[in-house]
Amino acid sequence: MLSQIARPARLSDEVSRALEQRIRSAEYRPGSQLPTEKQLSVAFGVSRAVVREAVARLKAEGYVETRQGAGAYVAVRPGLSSFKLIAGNGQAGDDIRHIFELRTAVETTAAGLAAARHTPEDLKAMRRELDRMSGAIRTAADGTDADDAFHRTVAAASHNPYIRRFVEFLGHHFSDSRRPTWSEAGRAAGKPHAAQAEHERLYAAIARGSVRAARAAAIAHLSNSAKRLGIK
Amino acid sequence: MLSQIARPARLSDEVSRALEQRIRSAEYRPGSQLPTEKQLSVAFGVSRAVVREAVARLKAEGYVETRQGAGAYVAVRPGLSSFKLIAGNGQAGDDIRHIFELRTAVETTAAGLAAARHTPEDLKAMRRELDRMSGAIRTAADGTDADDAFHRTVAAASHNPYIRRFVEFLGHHFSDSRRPTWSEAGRAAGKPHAAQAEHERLYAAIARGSVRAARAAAIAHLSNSAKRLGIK
DNA sequence: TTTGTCAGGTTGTCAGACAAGTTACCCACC
DNA sequence: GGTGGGTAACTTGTCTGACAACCTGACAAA
Repeated sequence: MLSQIARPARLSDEVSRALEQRIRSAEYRPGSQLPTEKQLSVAFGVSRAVVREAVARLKAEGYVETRQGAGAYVAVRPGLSSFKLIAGNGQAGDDIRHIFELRTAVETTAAGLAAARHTPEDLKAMRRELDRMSGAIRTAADGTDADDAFHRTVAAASHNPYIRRFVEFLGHHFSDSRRPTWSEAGRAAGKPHAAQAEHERLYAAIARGSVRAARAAAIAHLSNSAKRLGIK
Repeated sequence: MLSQIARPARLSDEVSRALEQRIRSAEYRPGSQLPTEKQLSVAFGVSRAVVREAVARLKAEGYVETRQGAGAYVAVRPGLSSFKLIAGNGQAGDDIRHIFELRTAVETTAAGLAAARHTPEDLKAMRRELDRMSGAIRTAADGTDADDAFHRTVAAASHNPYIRRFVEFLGHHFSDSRRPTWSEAGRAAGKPHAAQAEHERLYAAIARGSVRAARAAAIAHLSNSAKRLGIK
């Protein structure tokens, strides 16, 4: 197995990264004007087209605003138009645990709201994913997808689009973390079974409309998931 | 007061919006190849430079990936590299209430963690913002900034960078919503006083390290805030 | 079957030009 | 002296054409 060879980054990527860092380090202050495209292209030794693409990227991420004829300005609140998990400075150590805390906060609320607001269709969707997981357990297959989908259906049953979308957003960063439960070693340790039992408890609490029980089941499941992953 | 003049959007904005919509509507499937830059420039009737900027924007937002020589491809999980509050399709009605639910979920957890993990410096920072708000109340000034900052210091005291950043992220979308409390009408109704009392209770609970009380105080404050804003 | 070569297509970068819009200064005018 | 308008310089937005770097598929040679 050879390690990936480092492909030289695109020029516009490097320029945008350099600019973003200068903005984050407050070398370019919020509200102040950036150097002109011509100045930047000379300073970085690249063409104006490259600078323009880099700036376009920063515009998309909310770091920069441009006004034709006037110039490019650092946004008043740089980078707060969108939320990213990876802030570029993270070290792996506490990271997962911290993300798990955030995830627990939102999914617990989602479970409680689901208990209060679920429709028959929501329950049917959850049931479907539970059955898919049971099938995966019986056939010793990978239930990661169904696991993922179950959490999404719970979030959808909260009938709060922001919570649903945020759970989905976090979930996509967790697919890898979920796999150990469904791996061969995980199956040998009976992890899928344990997870499934917790899922069933959560489902039952939501189905009977108990907000308190649903929240408790969600907390229990997430904290046990963390343990199964070796966190904490 | 004149209404805003509709400024014609930049071409690259329109192109990127059109492409983004085609990706979201699954007209361009995840993993499939986009038309070439030349084809797009002909189809939209713009130059290739414009298309390139539009694509650069979509790359930054995680909708598209490009490989030199091969082409541009729709990302496997389009648009999930970052979380945005405004999904483009939102209607105002339930919106605020839903965002408040998400905010309550996270800030309640933040308050609980702050009670468990706060340092003396954290408490000092909270105290400082509380005093600033008291001053604003005495002088009938605007305490929005201090209000905002207090919530941020609580989030910081959770010592969870993701929660802190997410609270900040949500907070910036709330500055406007906080103003009614500190407006003239709000002052006349005694709203700042009520909010301040809730802040003090939250601070006291965190200071004495009671997770349960801190969570309860956070829930009470946020639900009362919602009432003061006329939500629910 | 495998390997080397090549041609065509695609993105990445460059250079120069003009259009559209902003800013600051100067100067005539009141 | 203050005001207003005009103008010139500058900046971003867009266009065009060209070449480099790279990928893919097809084909010929071993």
